[in-house]
Amino acid sequence: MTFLFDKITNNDKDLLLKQLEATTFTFKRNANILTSIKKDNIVGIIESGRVQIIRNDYDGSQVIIDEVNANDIFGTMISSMIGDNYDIIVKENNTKITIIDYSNIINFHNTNLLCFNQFMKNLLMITTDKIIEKNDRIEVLTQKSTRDKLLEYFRIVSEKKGYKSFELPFTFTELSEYLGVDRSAMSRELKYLKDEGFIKIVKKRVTLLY
Amino acid sequence: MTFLFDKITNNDKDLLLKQLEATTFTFKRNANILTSIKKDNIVGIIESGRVQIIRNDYDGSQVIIDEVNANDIFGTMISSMIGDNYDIIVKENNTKITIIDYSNIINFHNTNLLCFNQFMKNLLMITTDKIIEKNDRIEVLTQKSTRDKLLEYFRIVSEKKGYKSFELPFTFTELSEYLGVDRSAMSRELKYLKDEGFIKIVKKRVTLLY
DNA sequence: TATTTCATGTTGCATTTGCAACACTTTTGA
DNA sequence: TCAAAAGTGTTGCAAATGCAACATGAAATA
Repeated sequence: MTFLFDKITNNDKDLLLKQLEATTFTFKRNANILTSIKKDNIVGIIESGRVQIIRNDYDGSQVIIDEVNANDIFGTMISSMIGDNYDIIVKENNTKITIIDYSNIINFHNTNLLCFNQFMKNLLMITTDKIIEKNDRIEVLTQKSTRDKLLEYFRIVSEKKGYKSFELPFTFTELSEYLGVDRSAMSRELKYLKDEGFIKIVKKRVTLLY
Repeated sequence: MTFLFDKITNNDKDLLLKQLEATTFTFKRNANILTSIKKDNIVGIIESGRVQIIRNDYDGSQVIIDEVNANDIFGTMISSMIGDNYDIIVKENNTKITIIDYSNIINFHNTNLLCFNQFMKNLLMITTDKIIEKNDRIEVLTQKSTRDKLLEYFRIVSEKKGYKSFELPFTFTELSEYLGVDRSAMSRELKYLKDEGFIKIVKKRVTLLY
């Protein structure tokens, strides 16, 4: 995975962050970042901890749009958080986040600071990775049955890890939201898959038996 | 919408394209770009015409991952076309496409060509727009019923256009693929929506009546 | 540590959905 | 211009799914 400051010295990083007017905040679990920060178009760098991008549906239900861990970034512009039906929720205590105003990046104009070029390349690569993740999810979501959604998701995770056995990065409730299916229906389908000998599940560890 | 060469003079554009070793091709309808171009990680700029990014499923079915029109770009890296189950299909005759090797962008190192900075900003903004599109689709796909998928999709298009009435950018067959539902089931649901007075459809023009 | 909140597994039931098959229309390309 | 290919609308039916409700287990927090 690309880190935003790959191939940039600490010195250059500090200079760049200063010029981009970046500020670092520390949040508690369950904090809502967007209500704390009064800017509408930001890039956030998770120094430590974890956050989730949540969309609030009309009917009150919630969908996890994205999950972001330490060293990864999130951005209002890369999660289409137009309007105010989105929340960025901190999932762990002492989550440290550095926040940059997106327009400061787009309007940046110091031709002396050569590392900006590298910064932009890194940002592009990270954004590209996000798209790949989203395409993966679309691939899963376009499967017609819950069974196929599960198997397609397992296939992608398994391929990424390189093993037939892997830990789910979600709770099962979150997994059902990721797949866009009813949790209890998913639970039922998982049981069928186990009974039919396709998979084995122990806690959050899934093993593909085919 | 951002164009890749916004705020870049024609002169600079030509210089940049030359340094990035870009080449322009003309394709016929139904041409498969990836089998014509022998590179695995590219950025394509549609000068004129239209292409579709298609994923071929195991069972032989096809899913439209992305649709790209003139002045827009596509990239193997922004569509997660790993492996060979993806195709980029030209949809119109005389589609002109300029192709840049992605690694030439990432490894670009001419500090004299200042417009590269602007190029990167534009590329970032376009990539960002792609993410927004994908999030929109995820928003639609995570709706549980076909009805809700349709209504959510119509809502997004209508909001984007600013009118309750709009032309579908798809055939109905393609729309069903975009929504990840069976075409005939979608057709049935559309009939119900019409019968219940929620929408009106004439050819490809949809009008929301609420 | 206690208690409250959240996650999980299960099941019955009504409804929705995918699938297959068919006729018909429109578009495409030779 | 005309035949072939692709898109559309419809319907019956079996199977899948969402929903509600509940019991139980695990985790968070005061």
